[in-house]
Amino acid sequence: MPKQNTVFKDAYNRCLRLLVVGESLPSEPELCTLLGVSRTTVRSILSQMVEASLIEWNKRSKAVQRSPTKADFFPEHETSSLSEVIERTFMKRILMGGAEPGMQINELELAREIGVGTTSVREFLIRFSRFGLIDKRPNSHWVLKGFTRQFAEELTDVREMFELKSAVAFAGLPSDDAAWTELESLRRAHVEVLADIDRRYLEFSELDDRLHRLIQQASGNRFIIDFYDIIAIVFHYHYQWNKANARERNGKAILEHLDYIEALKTHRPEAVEAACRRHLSSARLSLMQSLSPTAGGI
Amino acid sequence: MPKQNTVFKDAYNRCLRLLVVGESLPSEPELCTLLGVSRTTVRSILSQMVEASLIEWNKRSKAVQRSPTKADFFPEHETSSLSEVIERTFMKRILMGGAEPGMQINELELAREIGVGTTSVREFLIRFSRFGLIDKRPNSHWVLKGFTRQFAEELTDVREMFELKSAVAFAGLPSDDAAWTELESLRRAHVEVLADIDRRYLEFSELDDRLHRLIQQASGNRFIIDFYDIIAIVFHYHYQWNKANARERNGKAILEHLDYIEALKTHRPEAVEAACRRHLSSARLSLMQSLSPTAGGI
DNA sequence: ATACTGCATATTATCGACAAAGAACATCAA
DNA sequence: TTGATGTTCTTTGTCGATAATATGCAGTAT
Repeated sequence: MPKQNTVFKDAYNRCLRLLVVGESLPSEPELCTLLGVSRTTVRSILSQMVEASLIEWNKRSKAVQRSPTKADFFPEHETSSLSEVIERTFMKRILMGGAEPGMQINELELAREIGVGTTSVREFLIRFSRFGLIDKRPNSHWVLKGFTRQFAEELTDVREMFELKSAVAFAGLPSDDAAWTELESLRRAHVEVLADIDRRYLEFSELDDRLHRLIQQASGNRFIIDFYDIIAIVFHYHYQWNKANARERNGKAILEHLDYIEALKTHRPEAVEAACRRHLSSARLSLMQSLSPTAGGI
Repeated sequence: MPKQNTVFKDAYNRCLRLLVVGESLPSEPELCTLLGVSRTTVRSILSQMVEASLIEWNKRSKAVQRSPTKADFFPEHETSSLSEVIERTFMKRILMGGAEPGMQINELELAREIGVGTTSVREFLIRFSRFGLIDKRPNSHWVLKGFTRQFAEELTDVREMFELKSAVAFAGLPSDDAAWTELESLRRAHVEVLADIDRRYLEFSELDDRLHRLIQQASGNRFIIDFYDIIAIVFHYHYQWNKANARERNGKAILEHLDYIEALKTHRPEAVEAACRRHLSSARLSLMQSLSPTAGGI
């Protein structure tokens, strides 16, 4: 099958949530912006909804006939794009399965294992190679460098360099910059989660991602901003499968974030730098501790 | 044609230079390491050389019959891999041709223009995207961000951060590290070129690449080392088509390099930092001046 | 025993093909 | 006249196929 229609299915599911019995759906172009897809896809969705007797569609009128039931939704796993599937499978293998440094990676084998064509796997590996975890031997296999302590150190070294620069730049933003309001709403979100930390500690990952991205943004430097993708993916998958002490770790980190945010608000470079250093070295320590003490792989 | 046999042709050409009439070529495995290809390719080469009456081949004996003539070589342009061809064509387009920021890039069109399949172009664009000059809109085109002053500034900002760190690390290398001997031989090469600068100023690019790579290496950080690829490709293509004041610029840069090298040899961080800063800000200035003063494109 | 050759097999790089998704243009309704 | 719809065309994402290249194994010469 030349192309999975995951864009269609995902948009269809999201469109189901817009249905309100008695009302009519908006115009096609409006649905396009709402769902973030092209008109072609919107029209496929509408046709499908007619088939399912969810709406009656006649030119401009798209009258909703009934509320969607659970059965109307496409199963979740059919809505993620091929590259997402490949990424998940691959990360699982190299972060969990015994993936020793030096191991060879075989495009064909990987493709067969995941059940996709080689092209998709190849493209994924090329994209993934910028994360510094694999190396290509042209005309031959890929070599896994492994998620080692060494890797974590190199990663966090650069991270600290970049984030210090970004944080200082952030502190220097004019007071009317939109980033400040975003920072304030993030601060509130932190406080909310902290108030119910025992039950909501898992929400920290998302806060972490949002805060750090917001800060990198202030650097105005695409290389710094892009580098954060590496941090994000590593932390995302690593902590997804490594939840030891998560409650404690996240609670501590939220407090550090709040300090960090306060420091930013002072606009004082020295204060920002100090708070930034504190948080980052604490993050580094957690990461290091979660890696097996001496061995290479995770 | 599923695969260009450029590996074969390139290795064949290089193998031609190993022929000495009267002698025998080494064993197959030895040729493999010598040429950097697999035994299969080596054996294809040997067969071809038999066809061309260049050698007589019988098991272990590969007696050279005659010296190769110009006509024995494959034309140079058939020896570069597809991705090299695509890279050159593409860089030419975006660094020379009127490539305004915001322009759309079309895989199919690019593929037709270069005369290759879409897959190769796609893979190239994915690999190239890490250089921060293009952005992908999934399910749609790529967007050219353009080789603008803004880009050059972001690039050199990170470069300076990284190289300062690397240079200081270099200064701290133990005296018996192999890097010091490499540095000394590089120094001599600089002096040699400088002595005949009027005729050899074009050799500076290679010296520049070698020196900076050697220094980044000392950081021991894959992200820093990999980042230099971006610098290298940008400088390589940019100055290849922009030779204004090259003699003067390169002469000056060689002197700065010599200072820089001396500073490294002192092992004193402050001296290194000062020389590094001097050279990098001078390099930044040259790059900026070679870009059109205000406009976006090159 | 070691290292090379001969042969068979596996993997990569590249292409063309095709459904899904996007984009362009003509037509039509308010 | 503006904006939505109907229609058509183009491009992307993915696959399978195939030559080029690499790799593994068995036999053979030193």
